Amino acid sequence: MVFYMQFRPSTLVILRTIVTPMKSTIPESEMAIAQIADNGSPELSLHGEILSRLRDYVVEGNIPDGDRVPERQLCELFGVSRTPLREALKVLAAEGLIELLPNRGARVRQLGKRDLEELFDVMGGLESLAGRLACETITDEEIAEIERLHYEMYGYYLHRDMHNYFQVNQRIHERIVAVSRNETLRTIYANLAGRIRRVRYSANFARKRQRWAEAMREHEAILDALRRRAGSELSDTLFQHLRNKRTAAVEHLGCTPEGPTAEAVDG
Amino acid sequence: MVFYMQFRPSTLVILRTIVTPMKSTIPESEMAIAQIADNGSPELSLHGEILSRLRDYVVEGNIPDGDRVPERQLCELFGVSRTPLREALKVLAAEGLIELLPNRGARVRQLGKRDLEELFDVMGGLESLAGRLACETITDEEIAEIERLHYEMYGYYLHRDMHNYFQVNQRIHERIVAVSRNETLRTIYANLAGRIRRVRYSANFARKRQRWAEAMREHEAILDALRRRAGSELSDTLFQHLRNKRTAAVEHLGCTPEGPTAEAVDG
DNA sequence: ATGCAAAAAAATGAATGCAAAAATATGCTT
DNA sequence: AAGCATATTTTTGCATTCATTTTTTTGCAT
Repeated sequence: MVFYMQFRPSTLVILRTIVTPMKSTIPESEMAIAQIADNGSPELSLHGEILSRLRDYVVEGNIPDGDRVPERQLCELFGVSRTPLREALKVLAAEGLIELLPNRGARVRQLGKRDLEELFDVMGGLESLAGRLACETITDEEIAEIERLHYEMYGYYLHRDMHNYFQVNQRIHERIVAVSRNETLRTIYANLAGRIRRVRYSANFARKRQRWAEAMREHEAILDALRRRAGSELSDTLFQHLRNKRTAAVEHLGCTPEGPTAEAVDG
Repeated sequence: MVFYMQFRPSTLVILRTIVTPMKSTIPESEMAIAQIADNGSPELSLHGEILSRLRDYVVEGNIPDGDRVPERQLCELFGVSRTPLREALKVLAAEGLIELLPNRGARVRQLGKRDLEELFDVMGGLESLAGRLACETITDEEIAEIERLHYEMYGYYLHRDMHNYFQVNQRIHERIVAVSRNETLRTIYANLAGRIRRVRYSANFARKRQRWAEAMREHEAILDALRRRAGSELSDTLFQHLRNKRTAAVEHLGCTPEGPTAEAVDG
């Protein structure tokens, strides 16, 4: 007996991995699968796929803050049954991206003022740690690379190119975390960064000229401490830098006040 | 209308929560649920229940390091079907307590030398952050409480009472994290603490007399900086303290070398 | 015996099914 | 018509089922 016609998802997984290299003969009825295959990483389990995709989906803001997560719809969108999707929901809840309501599914976690303050502070603590660790082992080449990024960013600052400034700024912070040579730290940092990605971005755009100049000076100090491999000084400087970012972000949030408390109270 | 006799699992959840009113540790991911459910019925989901119990089960070392997690056995042990248990497994994998092997279930994650170093450093970074934040808002009463714990611990040190010393020591560190008034930090800290709980404990028992005295002096310095609310100084001191703990722990691990690399290679 | 291949058994991953709970719609009473 | 209670639909949580993969056992040849 042959079941080739029975296009169960698990069968498709195999097809996918075989087909992926050529990437051209994917059946038209499996669009969802095609999307998955597109994502270059060779994810093995459907659970991992869905987790990754759902996380992106939420982080990118496809579901409004505080809204319920439409389980069934997402199943259709991703072309999977509820089981792997629900597994992903539990993980995202553990990550703090969504909340689970008893017998009421999940909803996108709404970040209030306090949540943001806490997140920025923890990010600050982690970058602070990263800087300290980086000073222990960073090579001249790595410092040179961060210097290059720094001056590239300075160029964008001079040209008032906010978008590219933001991009390079992010890369500098990521590099510092990377050269700390601590994978555990990197994972946790990436997780938190995901949670505040949207806010961070918009907060940056709302930056006042004043704050921008200040941030540049702070980055000078960061680079300086890094060059001298002054661990605790860099630690302090990075934390203060993030503290100031926090202030800017929370101020910006003040314009569009979205507090989770309002919803929590009515229940 | 009353359906008490209909013992479906979901009904049992309620009964169970009534029977076990004092949960030792509310899992961080369930905080929101606990809060929400608090107004009215304190009903936890089966998922949360199993997650919490399975986490404890693994942390307490009921499964040898690197061993496969026996899915079916655990289902019988906890009296649930595979669905909620598997959901818990995914979450624990995300927390880093276990690893998922494609088509081969899960196994308890084995912490090698490098993993421990990284974990201790991140713990150090988080405590360092906690100390810094604590200095911003800590009250005299809170300092007094930590002082009390400190002198209690000192007493155990003088009596060479390792067990109680360890307990109070833990509580001091937890208090510092608590008074940082950052729930996000507290959650992440608790998560990491869980991962290294066993190692940390045994490492502490293996402590050399020399290291013990050193640790006491470090704690003096910590308390001193806290009294003066010297944020960055406390930050440095706490990190160095954890760095020294790391050294002690890794040295101890050297006696019983259990590296995950050995297993990873054979596959 | 020892090593390998095939078959049986067990375990895994994911879909489906089903009862309880929530959300929504409908029908009553005032 | 407004308010409330009941019926219907939808959603949710978990158990069960099923195809696939891995592991173990069995049989066979060397």
